[in-house]
Amino acid sequence: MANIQVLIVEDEPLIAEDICEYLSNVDYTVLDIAYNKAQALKALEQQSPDMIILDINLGGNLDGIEIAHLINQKYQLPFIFLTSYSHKSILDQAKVTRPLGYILKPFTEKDLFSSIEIALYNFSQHAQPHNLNLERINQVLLSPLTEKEFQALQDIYLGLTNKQMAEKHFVTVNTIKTHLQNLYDKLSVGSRSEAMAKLRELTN
Amino acid sequence: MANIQVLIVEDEPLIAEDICEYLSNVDYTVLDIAYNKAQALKALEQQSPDMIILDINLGGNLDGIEIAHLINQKYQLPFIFLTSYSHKSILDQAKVTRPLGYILKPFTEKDLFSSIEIALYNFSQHAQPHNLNLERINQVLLSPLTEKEFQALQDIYLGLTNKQMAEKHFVTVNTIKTHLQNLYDKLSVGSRSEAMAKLRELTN
DNA sequence: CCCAAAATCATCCTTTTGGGTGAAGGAACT
DNA sequence: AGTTCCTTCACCCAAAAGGATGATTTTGGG
Repeated sequence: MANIQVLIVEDEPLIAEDICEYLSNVDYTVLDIAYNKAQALKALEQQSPDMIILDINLGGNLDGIEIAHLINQKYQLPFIFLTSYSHKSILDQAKVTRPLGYILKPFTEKDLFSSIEIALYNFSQHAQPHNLNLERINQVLLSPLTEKEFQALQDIYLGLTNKQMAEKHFVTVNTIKTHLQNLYDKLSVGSRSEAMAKLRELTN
Repeated sequence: MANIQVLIVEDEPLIAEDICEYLSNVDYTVLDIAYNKAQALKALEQQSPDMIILDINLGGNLDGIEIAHLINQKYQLPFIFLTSYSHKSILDQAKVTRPLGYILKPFTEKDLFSSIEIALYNFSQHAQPHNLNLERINQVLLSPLTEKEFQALQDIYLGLTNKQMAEKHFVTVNTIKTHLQNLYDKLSVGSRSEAMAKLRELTN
């Protein structure tokens, strides 16, 4: 299983400890434990987990669901919910984040292990949902996109700001702006939104 | 939940009964119960279940995994495993069938319900492409979009600027901005691009 | 080695967006 | 008649994005 790095987001230290121990027993590495939303965001930003185990209820709010949305928007990492909630209304909010698993407390080590294994496998299989395909797009354009321009296109597709893109790729905002200018030229558009509209036009 | 028709494949009658009762409690319809591989194949052929709950171990073999492969090849229906097996070797065989869930016995009604809900949602998301539909979006939002807000969403989807939107609808840019603010609030986003990313997340 | 393309970054400036607040008119419902 | 929601619009400010130009460095061929 190639030493999977797991981030645990769980506000109850005892349960977090349990999860930690379970994961260690089956050869996963626990990268970090976040006890609240802020810590989770920081860990996501600074560490690079391979997957996240998310408690929905963090200190009384449904912060876990918000974190899940953020993961989808910004990191596209697999995560599974691990929670004591099971009411339909919460489940409905949770499912739209498309978790790869949903484990209810109390749970066993085996519950956790099998859910993670299934989740990781499904994720790896579904790992090419980069609906965006450089070759496909370039076929249609007079002047082909470079790698960085395509990267920029993917990032605006994800809804990132220039600053976020810059941080993600360890370059300055100026560089991103240059790539975007070139991208806009090649797509004959003048803004992010136009670019996305054009993208739909070209690929569908 | 639109009366989902479930096929149960489980060789132990007592457990099958349990599942049956659980499902009825939460308004699913049990189409049929298959007690072995042959019955399962027949049921798949003749009935049209919306999803299948699969025991891996049927009368001593791993027939459940074979059935899963068949479902993928022939029917492309969502299924979840419900089993007492959890050894890695079996899990490895099971995961390659890409189940939408993997529940270990013993399980509770809530375990079953939440797994099915997640499974069906994830499956529905991968099935049909999307069209911009107000009702569909509102189902997912805490606070529903008004007509104008939805209109604004459609316009940014088309790549229009605020000015273009204002001209199109014969109002001032200020009005458009107000609608956009409200839209962003309801979608929990902070920009057009994020709104579109969220839109994909919610609908596609 | 040289060239061209690509990637990096800067500076300056303009336009567009986003965010907050407030307010007026109308429709709908009680 | 009162209340709530939606729509309309204004003003202000801050942040982000867009546009133009030029420069340096890296990279990959020929």
